[in-house]
Amino acid sequence: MDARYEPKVVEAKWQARWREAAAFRVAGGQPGKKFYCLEMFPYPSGRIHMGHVRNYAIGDVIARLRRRQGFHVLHPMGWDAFGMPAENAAIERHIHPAKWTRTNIAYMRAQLDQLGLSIPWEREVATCDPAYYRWEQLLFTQMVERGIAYKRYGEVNWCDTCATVLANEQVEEGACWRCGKPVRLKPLDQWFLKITAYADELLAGLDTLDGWPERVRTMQRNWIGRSEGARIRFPVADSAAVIEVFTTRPDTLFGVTFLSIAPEHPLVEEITSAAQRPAVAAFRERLARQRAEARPGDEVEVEKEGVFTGAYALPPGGREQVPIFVANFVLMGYGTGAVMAVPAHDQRDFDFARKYHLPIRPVILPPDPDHPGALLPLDPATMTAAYEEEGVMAASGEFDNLSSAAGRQAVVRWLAERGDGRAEVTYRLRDWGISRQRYWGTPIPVVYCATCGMQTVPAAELPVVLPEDVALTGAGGSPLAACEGFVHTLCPKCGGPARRETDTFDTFIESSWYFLRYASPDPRREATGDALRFTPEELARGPFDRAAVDYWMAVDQYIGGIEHAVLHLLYARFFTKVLRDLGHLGVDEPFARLLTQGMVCKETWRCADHGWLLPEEVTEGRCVRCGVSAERGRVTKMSKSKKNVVDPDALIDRYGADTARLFSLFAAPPERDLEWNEEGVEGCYRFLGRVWRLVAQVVTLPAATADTDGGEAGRALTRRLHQTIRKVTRDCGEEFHLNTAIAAIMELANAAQSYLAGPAGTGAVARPAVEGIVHLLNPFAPHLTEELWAALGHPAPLYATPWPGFDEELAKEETIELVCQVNGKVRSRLSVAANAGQAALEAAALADPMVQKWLAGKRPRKVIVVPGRLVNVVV
RNA sequence: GCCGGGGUGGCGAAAUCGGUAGACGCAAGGGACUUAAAAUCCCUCGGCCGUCCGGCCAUGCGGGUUCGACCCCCGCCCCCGGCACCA
Repeated sequence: MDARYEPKVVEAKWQARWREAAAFRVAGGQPGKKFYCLEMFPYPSGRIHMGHVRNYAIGDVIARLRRRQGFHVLHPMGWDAFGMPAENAAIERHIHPAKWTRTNIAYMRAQLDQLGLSIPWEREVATCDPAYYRWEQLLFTQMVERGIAYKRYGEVNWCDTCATVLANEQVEEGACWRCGKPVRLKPLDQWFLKITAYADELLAGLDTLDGWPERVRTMQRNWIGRSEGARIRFPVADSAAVIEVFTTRPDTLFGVTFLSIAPEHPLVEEITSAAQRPAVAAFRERLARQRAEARPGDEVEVEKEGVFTGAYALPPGGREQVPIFVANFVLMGYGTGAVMAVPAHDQRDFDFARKYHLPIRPVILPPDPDHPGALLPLDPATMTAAYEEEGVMAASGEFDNLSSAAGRQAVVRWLAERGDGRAEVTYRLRDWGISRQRYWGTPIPVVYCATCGMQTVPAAELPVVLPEDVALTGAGGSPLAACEGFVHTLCPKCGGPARRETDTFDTFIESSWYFLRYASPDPRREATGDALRFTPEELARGPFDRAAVDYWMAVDQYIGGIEHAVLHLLYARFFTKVLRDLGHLGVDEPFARLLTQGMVCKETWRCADHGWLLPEEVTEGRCVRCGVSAERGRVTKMSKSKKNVVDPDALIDRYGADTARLFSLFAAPPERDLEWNEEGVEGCYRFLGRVWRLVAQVVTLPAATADTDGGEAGRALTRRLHQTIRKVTRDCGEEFHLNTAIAAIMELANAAQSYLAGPAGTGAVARPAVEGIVHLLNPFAPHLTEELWAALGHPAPLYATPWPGFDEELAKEETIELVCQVNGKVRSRLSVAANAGQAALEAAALADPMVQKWLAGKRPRKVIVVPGRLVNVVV
């Protein structure tokens, strides 16, 4: 073998071998254990970035390990290929989105191959293929039939920059998740998916997802925002109008002293008195103006304000009427857009009541902490804050003395009997708006006929293929609307002239089911033109081969960024449940375990005059252009704008993929942020070189001769080998402590190196140890280890060789270091036999001179013995 | 404000059914090899005191429980992320 480690040569060689051997091809349905390992598929932006490297390195280690542990492993890859950047490239550089996307995919696929990922490429998916989205269109028509997809006119989130609608999940702090520009509301006729129909199941399912990080589950719970309460009717005095409110605290009903309604509430016009009309109109106009001018990130903590409508509401139970206010803090988009105000028990209502001198009426009394069973009085005149906790009802007529919990039920029952209200559950979650006024996406398969109205495109006429010859100007509006040949069509029902829907799907739809397509590839995924029309057999079978999907699903390990905690991960869960209910698959949840990997970060440099600086623009802490000292910025996520990115191509060119993989797994645990630093990469490269030389040395040693155990040093190395196999196998098991697994392999390599440098080093012991290193390192550095495995004389490739086992007996320590404490402080350490009994440990510790010294003749009061660990003598 | 995660050497990090704090790596210092450099190899490396043996301090801060606390409990501070007038 070569004396020097040349990653370029080695990596090219093994990548070619794997390709020729179709090494990672996998069939479904075989007996035995299956493992579906999936990383979130990339958007084909042009080049991979370090975040991809880390994501796919983590997944590849898991896939390679599981494969060698005897699982049938599915570890596929594809492309989230529809989206805006392709369209923007078309507008700016006059490249067709399809061509731009295809070129990017080809380049990025080569990059992923260079990383040595163990991917069965024959299952590759590109969501912009009509063969992919034709099924999506068919599924959509099935959803329309079931009422899961529907069209509705209403206010939707609109991003001017992206010239399209956004779903609620895609608005972050009032700004577009993609471009960061402010989002405004715009009334439009749009398609929605009824995700709210699955709100309870999506919520309950979170409790079953033990393999998910708690924070992702919490984020989804918060997003769904389920709250139980009651809907209560408040008739308006001297009017036919009825204001309905939602409250989670029906037990405070008798403390209502006014109502607050949202400025946009549809009943505002109707109930406002003539005298108050100008004031209400002025208030609403001022608010509308303020909201239009508000920038994202503006302080939302505005003061509570309101205006009296001149109208009064009649609370249930014939109590005196209460005034109705229009208030700035009431949201039209939540509950009913109106709230019953209980200032004694809600801080917002309290603030409002104090400001406008409205009465405060305590109806829930707090328990007295000093006298169990007793209650504390609340005095409206002296209260400084609302009492929002639970307590005991008072001043509530027949409900007095009930606890809050019992009172809630009793009041709701009472309301329901009288027809004044009922129990209700509301959600923060809204239905998913899926229409997008963009070109590069899946056409929504619907036509509009003047005679027959809206029609979904029948299966026999699918797919509706995205036309290629469309002028992309960026002028706004759906580009497809300007494509006459596309728009004009015939009604599938009456055959008369009709117009096609010109919006396309939100691209989050494609990523909501791609993992199912991997599990059951479309046999005609290469087809084009008329060959794409559904055959009767295909329609009978449905989108998937049920056996294949049932075999592989659910994904055993999903890996990706935390940024999709609510977006993609919620949509995919929803889609899975819908497809299950449509009869296409049998699982309830798509992803059994989820690993959210941390970001790849790097230090930044900044010059007062020249802004962000590249590393090479800084020498000795100074900006190379102006010579003025540059400021070391924070360590932040790699981004082009901050000039702190590392290009994977350059990295691989210099160190090789194995080093790139190793460092991105070694520098931090997978779920935590990783700080990139060049010296650390060097360290990993040096380590791989050391392993190379270790093998080079071992292959020159005479083959194992006698059955020697190598004496003391040899047994120690063998012990370390078995301990390391045990540790690496465990660390890479369920929790994926890949960084400590690598550290353990490094320790074994250090031990092997020391052993070989020592006087007694023999091949008989060193060789198995070094082979062990090659074995254990294989998932992390697949190319290097294949080369070394071959050099060690093994003809069969390592990727197909079973993962090594370990011998508990050989892993056992002969002696341990016994820590001797006096009064809890370490005073001595002794080497004792590992199997020594408690009495022997105690005797050894007490006999130790240092222990004797610290005892200073005093009699031990107590001796604590922890077998295998320590003895603590207490005086 | 609420929820989640975190705070350990010069740096990235280890170690949590409570039992040797700092594995592994980086940086730094010293040495070997070399005409020299690179590469490689060896040694030192939390702070303070001490001649070695050793001692004291140290896991964000302050208390507590315990023979013993990075770990458990109580009260705080700071950082990161998510949500945020959700009735």
